Amino acid sequence: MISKPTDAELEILQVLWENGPSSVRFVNDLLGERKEVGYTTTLKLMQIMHEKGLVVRNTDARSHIYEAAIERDETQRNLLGTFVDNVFSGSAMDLVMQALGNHKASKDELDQIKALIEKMENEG
Amino acid sequence: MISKPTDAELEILQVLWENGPSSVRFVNDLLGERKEVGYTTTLKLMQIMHEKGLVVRNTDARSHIYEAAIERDETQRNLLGTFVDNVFSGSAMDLVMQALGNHKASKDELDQIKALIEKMENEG
DNA sequence: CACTTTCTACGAAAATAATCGTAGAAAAAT
DNA sequence: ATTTTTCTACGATTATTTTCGTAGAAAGTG
Repeated sequence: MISKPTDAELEILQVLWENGPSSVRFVNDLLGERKEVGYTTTLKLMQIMHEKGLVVRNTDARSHIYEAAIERDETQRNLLGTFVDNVFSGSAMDLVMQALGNHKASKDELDQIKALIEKMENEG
Repeated sequence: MISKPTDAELEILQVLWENGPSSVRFVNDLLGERKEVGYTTTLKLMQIMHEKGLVVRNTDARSHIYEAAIERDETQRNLLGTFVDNVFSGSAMDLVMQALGNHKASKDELDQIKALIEKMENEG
């Protein structure tokens, strides 16, 4: 069983998911745009993630290339599950209502949701 | 500014939100139904939460009575915000779609959501 | 009145997460 | 060829969160 990524690990995973296989340098530069992070901090984190099996890496070149080893969707689903449990006492609907009510959604977004709801109604 | 509750603190807050003002004993008993927790562990946590301002307490009786000092809705909203940022790169709609798609919703729940969407469409 | 249980307070330890410094090898630059 | 930059590895430190042990006061019990 693969352990859940921590917050810092998640930031790195986001970069890998969005940019594909990347070097530590590349990841660190991207993170650095939003906040100060030491290079070795990022390196260490990515090494730990490798030990945990959260990423795989290619060590052929001197600069190792890391790649996410877990899927974005599935990870989001897992984290969402425990989040709903912790914060919304397990009620996914409470969360949806809160997220919707909280958010200024565009017409397109609302249409998307309506389409999904209709699909669910027809199936279920 | 009141700090964000940690996971363990959140578990305690859930109890307080759902049951109203409670003693440490009561909270600990409830938590104990789901997992082993030492009494002094819960006590210490609640004392810390008091220092942080997450709860208020009445110390008239020997057994102190604790009460949530932050609102459930607002807390959920705050936590949801950072969660969306961390896990869904800030896209609340991605989260909603994921949560909806993931969950077997009843007709009532779907109706509720549709009503909310229509309300949003009319207002926005 | 002894004896046991139930509290709080407090400090410290254990567990987890995040940050960083240094060393040494490899590559690049001058 | 020497110097500078760029990398990995590794250990140590710091910060945060969680857990627990002990002491002593208060309340309950026989």
